[in-house]
Amino acid sequence: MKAISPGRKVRGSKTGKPIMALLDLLGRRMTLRVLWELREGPLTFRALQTAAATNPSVLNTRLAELRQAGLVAHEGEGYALTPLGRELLAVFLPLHVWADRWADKVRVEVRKGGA
Amino acid sequence: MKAISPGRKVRGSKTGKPIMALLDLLGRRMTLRVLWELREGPLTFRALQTAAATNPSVLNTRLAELRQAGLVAHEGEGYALTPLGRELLAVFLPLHVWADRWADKVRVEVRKGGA
DNA sequence: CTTCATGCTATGTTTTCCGTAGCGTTTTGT
DNA sequence: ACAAAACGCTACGGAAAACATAGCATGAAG
Repeated sequence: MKAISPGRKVRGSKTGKPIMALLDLLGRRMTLRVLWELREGPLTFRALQTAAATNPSVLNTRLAELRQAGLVAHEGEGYALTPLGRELLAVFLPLHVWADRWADKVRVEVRKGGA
Repeated sequence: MKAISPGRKVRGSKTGKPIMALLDLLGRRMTLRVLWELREGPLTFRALQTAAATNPSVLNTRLAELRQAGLVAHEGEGYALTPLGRELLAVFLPLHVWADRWADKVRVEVRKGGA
């Protein structure tokens, strides 16, 4: 397993700068989604699989990466965000609201330009 | 080309909820990176390719998606964030700072637990 | 009219992801 | 006690995405 952590070589960047490592991690399928699905509390492996609508192999890969990155941990109640993970997610929470406004905007744009 | 826009079917979610469409879009390789590289101003296709350390085919795919999503536009000076794109990026700007703190934290965690 | 930069396509290889089946273990129910 | 269910997770084959490189068409500049 190629661990993702700051300072290590990263897809698309040899510098290993933290921001690049982070963008690399977050740019993998289901990473953002998993963090998102954990926003309200811990989930079991299988619940997470259902919530994120993915398969065990990808999920397991992502969880391994997220655990190594210190963003997710596996305790008694299942998988949960670490304090660090909660910090990161906090940055994304505004996205929920923004996404709805985006939806309206883009619909409008499409109508203006489209058929 | 499978356009990404809110309300459409999305990888990993049939609901088409805006947030899911957004997470899908952002969870593709180089999407976040491209937005990030455009944070300081417009770049030409080739400059962007260099900055993001990617290849023309992926870059072109991402740019098409980002344009359809109304986040990036192609004008005289090259590719640039739209107002909407700048809004979205604004959400991510704190990541830069956060990533550095993350780097320190994770290094410490690794040292504590590791060899 | 050559040279250069631009935006982009084409092609083949490698990597990643997907979908399903299933294993070993622990909990739950009877 | 024992079957049934849920748990975390692995294996594997096929599909899709990404990577790397080459090259083309256009337009501006020398």
